[in-house]
Amino acid sequence: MDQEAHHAGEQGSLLLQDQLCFALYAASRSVTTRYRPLLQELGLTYPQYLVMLVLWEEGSVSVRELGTALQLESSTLSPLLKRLEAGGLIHRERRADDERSVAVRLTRAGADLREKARTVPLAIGEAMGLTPEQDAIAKHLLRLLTENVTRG
Amino acid sequence: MDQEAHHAGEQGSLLLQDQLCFALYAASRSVTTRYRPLLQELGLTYPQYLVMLVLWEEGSVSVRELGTALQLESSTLSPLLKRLEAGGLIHRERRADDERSVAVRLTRAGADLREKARTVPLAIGEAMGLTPEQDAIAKHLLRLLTENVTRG
DNA sequence: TGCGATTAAGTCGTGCACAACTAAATCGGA
DNA sequence: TCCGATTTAGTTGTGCACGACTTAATCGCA
Repeated sequence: MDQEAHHAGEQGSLLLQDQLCFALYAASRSVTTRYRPLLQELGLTYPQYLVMLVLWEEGSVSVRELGTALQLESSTLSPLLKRLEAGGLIHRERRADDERSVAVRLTRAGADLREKARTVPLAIGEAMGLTPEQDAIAKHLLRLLTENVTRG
Repeated sequence: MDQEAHHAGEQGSLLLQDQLCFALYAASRSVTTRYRPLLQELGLTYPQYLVMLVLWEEGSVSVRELGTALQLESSTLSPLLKRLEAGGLIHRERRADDERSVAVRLTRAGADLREKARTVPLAIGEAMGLTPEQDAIAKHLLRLLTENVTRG
């Protein structure tokens, strides 16, 4: 299919272009780069946008729940949330019933931002240029891969 | 197929779990996390490993060529290469015929590391747990997506 | 009921990743 | 041949991402 026929040794190949991991890494960065100008208009970075997606969906969640949903450590989320709070989009407070937990909730400005974000997923979907079938297959395989890699 | 049937609005959905971009982002991080302990034995990070793959394949390349192959900016590569050089795996020198370019080449230690790295791709491939067919489909879709997103 | 184990959030240090910029070398047309 | 435009690396500043660690609160069982 491609230029050469080294299919035989592809499994253990050290060639960059044979590596699924590199295709994955390059694709992920290309997508966040594509998001950047769109999200800049909302004053968000890509990981901040993901946090906002969870909050728009769930309303109020703990840092721990955010970490579970996004598969991110608290050491990544804490500074990120601090920046969102400084930007006036979220509010944080210790939970009364369990003071180890911190509840994260949207401010009015954070909730309002949802409307401006509505067009983003379609714009990105269009830029990715996959058919609905390809999109579904890709999601399926990526989730399967993540599941396997994380468990192993 | 999954729990709920919001397939109708999936294209423009703001739900985290509908987003291909999130599946991609999570998968990419899960893979590099899986690589970490393996590469730690070689004294490499994941992006450093990718640079070494190119050098093992090509022998000697300019910073620019590395950037093209890995789709990374010189502002990412320069500090990374400085660390690889400090670790004794590569050497850098200005090209005589074009002093704007810097040639990156392996040291003996860097070339020798290739043998220790041989088992890595298979171990990762196994952890990803995709069939050869699934692996090929995933690579195809990710390259297509990257192509589309980068061009657009 | 008290105290060791667990859990939650956060800090710190290292290393990407990229935009914006700088400096130096090379190119190419008037 | 000369000088403005382009090319190439590299620096700086910001923001992830994660491991290792700290602190404080809660849990659970002897």
